[in-house]
Amino acid sequence: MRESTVKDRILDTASRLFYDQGYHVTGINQIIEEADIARASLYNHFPSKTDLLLAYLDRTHIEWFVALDNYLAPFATAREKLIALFDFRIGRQKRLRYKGCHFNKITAETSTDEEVFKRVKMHKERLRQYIRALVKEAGHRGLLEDDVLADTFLLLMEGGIVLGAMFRSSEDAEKAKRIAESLL
Amino acid sequence: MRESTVKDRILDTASRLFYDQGYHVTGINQIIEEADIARASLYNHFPSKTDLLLAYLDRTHIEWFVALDNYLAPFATAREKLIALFDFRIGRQKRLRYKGCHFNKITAETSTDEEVFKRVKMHKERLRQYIRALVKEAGHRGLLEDDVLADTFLLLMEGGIVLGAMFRSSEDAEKAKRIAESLL
DNA sequence: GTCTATAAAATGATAGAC
DNA sequence: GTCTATCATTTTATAGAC
Repeated sequence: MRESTVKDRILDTASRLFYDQGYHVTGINQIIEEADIARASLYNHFPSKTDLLLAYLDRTHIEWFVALDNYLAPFATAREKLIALFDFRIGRQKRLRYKGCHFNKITAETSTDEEVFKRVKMHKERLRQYIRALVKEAGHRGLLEDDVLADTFLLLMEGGIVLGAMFRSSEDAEKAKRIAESLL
Repeated sequence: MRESTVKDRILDTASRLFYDQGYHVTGINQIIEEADIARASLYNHFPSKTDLLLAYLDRTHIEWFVALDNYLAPFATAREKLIALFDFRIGRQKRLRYKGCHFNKITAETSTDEEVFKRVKMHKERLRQYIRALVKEAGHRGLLEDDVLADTFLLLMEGGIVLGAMFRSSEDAEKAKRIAESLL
């Protein structure tokens, strides 16, 4: 535990700044200053700023689904879990001050790095499958086919988060939730 | 016409780079080089890089709705226009190589500038009202209330575009269109 | 492994000639 | 209004002492 605290402090600080301010606008200088570590310590643990970015994305992906599993655990049925998934994202949206999805943010900032894209796709594809499994298990009014309904939920959800970032409000995500309920 | 070509070339080049690469990653140096103008000419027309960004957003907003009006003009009914609105965005998405919404991109890169936020909100709010007016005029199956249906369309649309940027595909926007059709 | 000091390049912006 | 030359900072990254 003790010996890894420097590396952790670097990644914690970088993650916070990458998300709050943006990746390109965050300089190595600010990271080492706020993490209170030496310049060369950063490069000892992370060969380049890009490596630090990839580590941030990897950890965010893992933590995201762990947090989701924990959040959904108390709910008994797949139907309840599906609605709770909207609440999960609305809660995060508020806590993170409407800055939106980590993976959307980095996509919007990055044009060429395939390693970044790979991680973004993996994250969203896993969410898509997660929703599909829940819809399949839930059963519903049959208004739409299973996979179409799952896609609808994903579209509504992502739309709600991205509009939330632009309006700095959860209104659209709350609407998305209500619409999802009415389709289930 | 002639005397404004320098200013136009600056804004054209900056717009292209801001969108393709990102705002913060695009330097003044690259803009003046690719626009083939002198450093001080840029600062003569635009007092700062931020002013150039705001000019880019203002022009994009105007051009966006002009292009939309032109695209929808041939369609007779509000119902057709609503579906065509999805096609409009899908067409742009493909032409712009799946880089997503200009206003989402700058939101994801900007954390503090209120002048930027103001323009983003204005753009999306106008789209929201645009859709509402069409839904009101279209009439529909009554599955959802008018404004709820309009919000659903906006959510589906934005979800489709943002997923399109992350997967570099129009699949999700196409799905959004089909779902919208089934709700109309 | 962590540190200080420094390098080489790029950043946004300005001065002053024409 | 456009130009060249230059400014002070800041950028990512490395060298070498401890």
